[in-house]
Amino acid sequence: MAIACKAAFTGKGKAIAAGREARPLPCLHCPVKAFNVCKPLEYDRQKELFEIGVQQTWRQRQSLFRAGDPLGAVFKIISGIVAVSERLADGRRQILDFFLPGEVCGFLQTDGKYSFDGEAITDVKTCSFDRRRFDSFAASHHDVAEAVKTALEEKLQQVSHHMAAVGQLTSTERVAHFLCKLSITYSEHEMQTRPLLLPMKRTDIADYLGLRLETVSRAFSKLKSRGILEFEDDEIVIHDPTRLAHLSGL
Amino acid sequence: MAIACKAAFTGKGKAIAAGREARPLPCLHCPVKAFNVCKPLEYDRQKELFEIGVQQTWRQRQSLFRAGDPLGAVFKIISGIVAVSERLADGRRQILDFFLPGEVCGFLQTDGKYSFDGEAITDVKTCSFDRRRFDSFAASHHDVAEAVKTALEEKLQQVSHHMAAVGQLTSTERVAHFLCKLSITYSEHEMQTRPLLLPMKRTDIADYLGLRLETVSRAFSKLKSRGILEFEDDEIVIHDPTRLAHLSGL
DNA sequence: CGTTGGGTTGAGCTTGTTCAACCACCGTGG
DNA sequence: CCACGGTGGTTGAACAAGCTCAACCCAACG
Repeated sequence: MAIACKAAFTGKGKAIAAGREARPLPCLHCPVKAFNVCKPLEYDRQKELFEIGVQQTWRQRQSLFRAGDPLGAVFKIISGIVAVSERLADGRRQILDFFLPGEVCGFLQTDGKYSFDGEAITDVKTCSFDRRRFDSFAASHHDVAEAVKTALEEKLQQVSHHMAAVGQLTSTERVAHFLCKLSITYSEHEMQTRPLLLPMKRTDIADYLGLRLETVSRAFSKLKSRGILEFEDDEIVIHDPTRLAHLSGL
Repeated sequence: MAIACKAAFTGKGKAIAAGREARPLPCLHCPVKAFNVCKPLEYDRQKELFEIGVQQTWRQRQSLFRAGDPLGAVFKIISGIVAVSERLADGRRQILDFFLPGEVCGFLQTDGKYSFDGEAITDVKTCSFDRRRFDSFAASHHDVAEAVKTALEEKLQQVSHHMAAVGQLTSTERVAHFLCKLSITYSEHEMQTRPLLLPMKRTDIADYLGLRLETVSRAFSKLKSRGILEFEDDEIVIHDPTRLAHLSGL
């Protein structure tokens, strides 16, 4: 499973069915989640849902949607990671959330336009839904509507917690916090956590944490020098999860 | 109307009906909003809703709910302001949002407990709902469920924008941004904006913006010295809204 | 009239930013 | 095959933004 998940990230490798059937559905390669992280839908309902969407692929750094663009699809991620961000006029960028396989992004709108930017951090596969059809599907299926609502609540909560981190923690605490959270999120998505895959670049992490990439790099070095973690290519081995968690103010 | 709203904040003064009838409903004193900021419910539905709640009053600095407490009511604010915040183990506090009259707070949960702290910034009146009854009311009334969903989306969006501010703006920009947003929010709630009432203390603003109260104070002084704004008791006169907006990165 | 709470301001310090150099890796084209 | 440039990452030195600590002011209140 862990290997399958790494494949889902990089976009390479063969898809593996994780459901109750041999024949995989578009979004069942890796974590089987309904809308976002929570409340998995029944397999059959999930199947119905995918039948109203189309599959799309995106290259790393490609934009799925831009803030201000007239509304298009909502995207359920099959593999890869999408960063949803807000960009200021002068170019400063705040990444609000990383969306993992199984989650849906691109649903927030302000009078008919996308509210935020969505960019592929890795190569990405999506199941893309016409917004109207998605909404009416949700409206006519109570369990889907429920899943959507729960997902919204979860997201609101996640973003809130993240804001506390950005607003209150020091740079090293923020990086530690980021790694802890990432590890937790991975395990919720039934993905490998040891070693921990770090698919995003330093810039992305910095823009997510409200820091400069140099500061993030220094924080990593500091954690490394304290023997808390170690690097292996684009993966991280966390030697001392307890100390890491303690550092992150949790 | 403006005066009525100021009364709604301070908790003093007489309630004024703003609806289609003379006899005011609990939450109709000031801004007539359904769940949060958006999608006002029809008057009759609103009335039904209030009949399943009870009215409560809270003194300034009193806690409505605490993170980790077993779940109790959800609170629709009639008058006053509630700050919802997250507190770290060492006492650091991040205020996530200020809830104004008409909005509902205390709905986010993590396995049966409140997720965040809710504290009365001013004296507060609420219409408090038993969570189960509120949910089942929403479940059986499609318009209410719709309002709840829209409100969740709006909140998610608000918090996201705020995170971009906290993560990317400088101290002065943050304070300017805060004032701009506050002014906009007030006008959405049909409350007076000139002069702008500032019911929260410097500490609260600081904890909201991820700054120290001294830094907030200095930012105010800087804006004042540049002739952009001026103080009058606990109110602010904004002389140059354009420059303020420009400073806030909007 | 002293106390308390909220706000402002100053001086020095800490943290994180800026700017720059440098390295490792990788794919490309001569 | 190697030279080359481009990307992503690390590290250092100087600087600036914001924090800490402290003094001080003012209004409200017992």
